Amino acid sequence: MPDFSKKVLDVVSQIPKGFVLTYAEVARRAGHARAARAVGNILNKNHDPRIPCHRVIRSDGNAGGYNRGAALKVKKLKQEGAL
DNA sequence: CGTATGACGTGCA
DNA sequence: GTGCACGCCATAC
Repeated sequence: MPDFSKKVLDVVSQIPKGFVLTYAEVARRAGHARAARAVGNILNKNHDPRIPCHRVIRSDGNAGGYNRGAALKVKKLKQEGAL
């Protein structure tokens, strides 16, 4: 697994409850400030439940997508108080 | 190795 | 506020 993907998954897995990061932020932490698209791709392929990918949202406020349904993603964020 | 794809971001009409 | 076009990057084929 490339370092970038590993870093992205690592950053996302470190997101505390009730807190959300944008794809751009995650990409920046991973070392590629303009790789927001790649971040989404990695999370999309990633199927590890240990990765709270539902805490990663778009910069424009939209929750974005989710491998288990965007609606579920929003629901989880509301539950955690991040929304 | 080159093309196509996608959970993105910004700018402009 | 909404919709479209372009640019960006890693992964899949």
